[in-house]
Amino acid sequence: MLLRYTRRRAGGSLVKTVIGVHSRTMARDIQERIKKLIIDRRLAPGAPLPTETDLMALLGVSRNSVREALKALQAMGIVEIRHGFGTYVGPMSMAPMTEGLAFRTVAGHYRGEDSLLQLLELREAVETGLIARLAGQVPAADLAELDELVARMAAEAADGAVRADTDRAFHAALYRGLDNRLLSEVLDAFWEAFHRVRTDLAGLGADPRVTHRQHADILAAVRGGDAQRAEQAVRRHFDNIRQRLRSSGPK
Amino acid sequence: MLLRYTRRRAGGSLVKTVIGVHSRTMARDIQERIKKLIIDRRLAPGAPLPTETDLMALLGVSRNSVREALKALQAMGIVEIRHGFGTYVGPMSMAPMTEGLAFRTVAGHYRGEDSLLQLLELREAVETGLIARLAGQVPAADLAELDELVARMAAEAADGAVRADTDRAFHAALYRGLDNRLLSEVLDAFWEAFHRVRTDLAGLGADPRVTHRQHADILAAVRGGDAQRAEQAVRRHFDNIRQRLRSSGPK
DNA sequence: CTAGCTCAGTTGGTTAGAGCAGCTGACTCT
DNA sequence: AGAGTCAGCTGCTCTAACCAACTGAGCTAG
Repeated sequence: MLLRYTRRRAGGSLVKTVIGVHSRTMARDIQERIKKLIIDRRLAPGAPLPTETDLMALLGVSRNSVREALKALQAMGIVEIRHGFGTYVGPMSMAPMTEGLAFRTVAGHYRGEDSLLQLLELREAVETGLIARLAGQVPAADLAELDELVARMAAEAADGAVRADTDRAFHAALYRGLDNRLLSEVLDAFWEAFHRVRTDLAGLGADPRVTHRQHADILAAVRGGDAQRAEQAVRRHFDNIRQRLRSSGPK
Repeated sequence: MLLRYTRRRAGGSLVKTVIGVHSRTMARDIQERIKKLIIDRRLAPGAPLPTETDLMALLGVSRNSVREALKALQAMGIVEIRHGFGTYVGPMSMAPMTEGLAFRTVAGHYRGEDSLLQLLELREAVETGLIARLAGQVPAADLAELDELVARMAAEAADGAVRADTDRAFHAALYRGLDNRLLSEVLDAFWEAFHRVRTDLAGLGADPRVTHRQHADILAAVRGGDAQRAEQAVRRHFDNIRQRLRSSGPK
């Protein structure tokens, strides 16, 4: 693959040059080969991978190259490395996405973008879009769990602040009804990225009683099968968070 | 952080051991420090980072460790490395997520899971959830672009097959109206992951005329401001893809 | 017999130094 | 001026050695 670009000479004239984009780097190749190995051998998450020494022999490259490839795969959650123990197929969770999103948001924030708000609005767009289909469709078991979580919020609100875990569990339990594990993981990743960045940058601080009441509203609407009311309740919830974000403000 | 687990002794009795989960690895530390460097210096995507040699001196670690950290950051899209030129702040796009999702899906598929279907249903859930809010709200400029894309689909359908790019551009232009760059990127990442895995595993093959007509339906409904019809049109579109998936089948 | 310790062996982590490979910018030649 | 050359950056790969974490089996004391 070739790429064309111009550069300025000393005289001031422009010259076109063709440069290779290559990227045909060893570590990159090795990554692909290890991925292929996982697929070809049908290795499940948790299954052991060859040792670094074995991989050197198997792939015919040096230890450094093997390690660089493994580090990259580790960053993607594809492998898991345990010192003194071995290398294993990773959990393939959405954790790396959370990581990437969080960093992107923090970096953007410090450069003056409203990236945190954008992340919140991503969540709002997706969750309000999904809630309507959930109204009246939530399994009884999940409703019971949601009841318990709302009760816990009430108790925690009385103590001063709703725990982050409780909020997270509520959102997780709510969308579990859509019966798509991948979707649940993605939503949870969004939640965690937002939460991490928010506590890092803006400090927390919503009125816990408002938080409790809004979750109770969402649950009631969903249980009642009223799609429109459910959507409004979710939107109000996000409005509340947004307002808190704006007031604690661009710092 | 400590983790407890059991192991079986030769004699058959069980022993509890406490092992450190550590992960207090050098490369991991360095990753954090480089991230911090990007944030502290407010470096924008494309900005140059210190050379490997500079980083060695700056962080007081060996070259290998610096490189392993950079490889990991590269895998997350946080830095971009160009051989013989330098290291730069990466685009922070959703490309790594696409990569991870695609691999996860392929690996799951070969292990007998219906991961590709799950990915499709993730897209379906999110897109059908969003489309209602779009009905009647798409800017005129986007509508014009969508018209052109549908026309192009018609032309391509006559030639035998709708190009993947065209389909992708349609979905991108459609949700652009939600005015959230992050959301657009996420949806595009889902699209690309699905498309990559699908062509790899199942081969393509939808009836191009059906594809064209369904996109035209979606556009018409959105233009007409009919939220319910728009949602149905999107759902039908995904139903079609799902059917094709099932027929080309679990192989 | 059991609980607990020790230690050799395996596996990943880190460092160092050398040489290879790609790109730039200035210099030189025509 | 335009085109080719090359010194000097930058990242890439390899080798070799040693450090650090964990396992499993054997040993010791009770």
